Amino acid sequence: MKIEEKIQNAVADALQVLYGYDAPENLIQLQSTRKDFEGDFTLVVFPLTKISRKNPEVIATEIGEFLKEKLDEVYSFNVVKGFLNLEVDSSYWIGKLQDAWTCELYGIIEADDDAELVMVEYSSPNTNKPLHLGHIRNNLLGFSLSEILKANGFKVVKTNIVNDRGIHICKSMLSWQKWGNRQTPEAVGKKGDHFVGELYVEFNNQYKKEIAELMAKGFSQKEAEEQAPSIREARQLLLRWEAGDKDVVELWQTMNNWVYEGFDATYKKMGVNFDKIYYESETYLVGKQEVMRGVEKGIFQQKDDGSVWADLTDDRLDKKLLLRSDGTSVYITQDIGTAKLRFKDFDIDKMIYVVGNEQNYHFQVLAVLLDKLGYSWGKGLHHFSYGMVELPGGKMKSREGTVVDADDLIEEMVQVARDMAQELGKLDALTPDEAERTYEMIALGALKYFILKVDPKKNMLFNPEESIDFNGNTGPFIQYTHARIQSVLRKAIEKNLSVTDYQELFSSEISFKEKELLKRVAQFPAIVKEAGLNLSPALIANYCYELAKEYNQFYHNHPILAESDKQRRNLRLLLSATIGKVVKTGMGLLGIEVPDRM
RNA sequence: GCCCCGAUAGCUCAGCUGGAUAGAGCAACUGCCUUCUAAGCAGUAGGUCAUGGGUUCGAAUCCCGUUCGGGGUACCA
Repeated sequence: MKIEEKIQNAVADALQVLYGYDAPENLIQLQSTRKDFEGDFTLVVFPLTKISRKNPEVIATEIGEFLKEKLDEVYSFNVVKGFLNLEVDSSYWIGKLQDAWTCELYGIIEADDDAELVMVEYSSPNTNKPLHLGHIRNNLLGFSLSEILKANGFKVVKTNIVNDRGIHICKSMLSWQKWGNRQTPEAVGKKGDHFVGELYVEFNNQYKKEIAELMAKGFSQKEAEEQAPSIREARQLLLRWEAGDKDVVELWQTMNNWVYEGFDATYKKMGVNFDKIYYESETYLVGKQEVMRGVEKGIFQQKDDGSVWADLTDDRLDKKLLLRSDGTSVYITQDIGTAKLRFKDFDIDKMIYVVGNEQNYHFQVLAVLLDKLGYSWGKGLHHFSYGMVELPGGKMKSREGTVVDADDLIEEMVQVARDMAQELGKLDALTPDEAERTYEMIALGALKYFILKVDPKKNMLFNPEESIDFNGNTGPFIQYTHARIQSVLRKAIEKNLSVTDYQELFSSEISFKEKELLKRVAQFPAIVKEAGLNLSPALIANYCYELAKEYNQFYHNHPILAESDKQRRNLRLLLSATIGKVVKTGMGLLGIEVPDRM
């Protein structure tokens, strides 16, 4: 039984014995003691004043005496105002350290055969432009979330839905035909996704020009947007694509493959991956069928012009279009089809969509629609709604060229890491390949930590000038701490020091900071659990930072290898090794690697 | 208009289901490398937790109003 539960039970006994009162659980408020007070756990006694009719100090003292008497672990107590601070014997915490060190996968629960299966959808790019900072947040959150769920004993299937068809793709295709000189990415030496992205931008430039020309001739803006030749041609392409025109489909495949090659390179660099990829081109027809089935069942309505609608006003939502009057599908049609396929392919217990909060309404609607279509899992889908990444100038807009490109950003950060490491001269002993590998690790550590440490639900600001930092509350700070620990451990091995007898450690004298660290290590499994329940990588990130920070404080004024007292030295070694392990595991849950030297 | 979300130090962010004197980092200033990695450590300064009320023994946290900001409300995705 966990010590917290033990204390709680004992407090319940105390209330029974001392005041003859059966306390409901929520009246016993046990929390960990704030740093500025003596103790490990604190019982808030204010709520108990009503039942005993004594003043808080008296109650606290009486309960304190009771607990000290009854629980071996409770070593002493003190009372400050209405707070009963309990001090737990340090051997208890040292035992926890031993558990953490000897446990193969500390803090991790592995999935067993009847573990629930969670599918996590993330990334979900369009194939007409390269990935940008917004996708980075999405990818990092999706990947980390998956790791955290796995660590909580779930089976996880990571999935991606690629929006590979539609008018936007046709725009790029048309652009390639008309203004792209029929080049290839290889020929011009560009990454495929960037190559196609530029074609898309070119389309928009031409389109804008045409609109301006038409408006100069007296068309209204709306008419001009409708009538511009290039948009009409793009629509033609879409019709031909849907009709299965061989040339169009071939071009579409070729261009998408260019993009996929580019995406794969970016995914690889970011260290994210998928177990199963769905393509909209393979799911949208299923969606259409489902919608038509809904019409037959009478849950959706088809208007005279052929368009299909769902009336969701009873669910406090609006009327929603499901199929256009020309019979083509919209965004949500595709999501219906994809959902159906997924549940056919996998035995999904829980579906999580990692998609920005601008689509909150969309997912509310999707849940209701799936439910109406008769899928029991529809209402249970979870939209993991994360905030936007803003730039100092405001929101990123692809059309206005204010996006931060994913590849560029990563490359820039690697360069900063490289410059810094070379200036510090720390990696000179490594081979060029190893050094380069480390620069990347640090750069990505900085980027990933920067993004994952903030509460996913909130919008966040990324300032390219200032956000690239490697000092303070950053990924590299934590990575550095790990490298530092490994350095100590390497030296310990050189000196032939190792911890074999755990028993002798239990009587070690420990400092305040050491105890803080022991408690912090003992906390890790609970943090992983909480991160899983709250779906929050930020909790892991903040924990890792606190742990690293406290280790550095410890490191600064506690000799480890040079400690003359053998017991103390061994305890510090074990503490260091364990913290190194926890940091590595924790950062691993964020998808961040930690180097052994930096 | 209607619906959702947010506001904590100059800046970026923590602050768990209400608990003790609201915390970090960056930026500014000051110390610490002959000692296990200074991408570090220690210190100074910086706050009317947007604002007005309410609930409570106790509110940054819960409820209501106001102001400001963001998003949604498409035959775009």
